[in-house]
Amino acid sequence: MTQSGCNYAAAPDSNYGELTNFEPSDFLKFDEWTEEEEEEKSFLLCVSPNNPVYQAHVMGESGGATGSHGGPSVGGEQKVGREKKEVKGRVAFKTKSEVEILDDGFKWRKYGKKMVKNSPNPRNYYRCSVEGCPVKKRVERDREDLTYVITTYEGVHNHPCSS
DNA sequence: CGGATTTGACCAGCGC
DNA sequence: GCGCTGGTCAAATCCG
Repeated sequence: MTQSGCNYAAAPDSNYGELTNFEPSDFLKFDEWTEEEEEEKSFLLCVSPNNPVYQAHVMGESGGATGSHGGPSVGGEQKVGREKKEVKGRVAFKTKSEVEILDDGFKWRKYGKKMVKNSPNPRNYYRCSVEGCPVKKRVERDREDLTYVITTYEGVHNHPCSS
């Protein structure tokens, strides 16, 4: 597949310990998420022996967002309530990482930074730097555990991995 | 010098 | 209608 090797939150080097590429089969459904109290959402928890710290939060029918999480049947229940603004291909990862810039195989250009209400940490906004690619991502630190970074991808890449 | 980042301003949506 | 909040724009600045 085109996205192979372009896993979200995949880490290229030792910055993130042994975090490396992972497969859809590394995820199990996980439904605890303390950040979003008002909504019931589905999560994927990476259970790979190598990557015990990944959590992925699927907020839409993100068909091609990652091209990787097609396995588990998630993303169904949260459609109710937010349907009007539901964005296809939105996936959030909660990643244990020292740094916020996770090399996922795509090239990103920062276009904004904002302090958000429920977090002491700023949220950063990135856009895929490939012309015509509509994918955006938001990156912010976990409010309660600064060792985690929450990365939200929105959209589907219309090009192969740029790295 | 060109591309990426920074940062304040601006805008739209939502709740009161 | 107004204020708050999140998201984006764009000019200035930085860096390779």
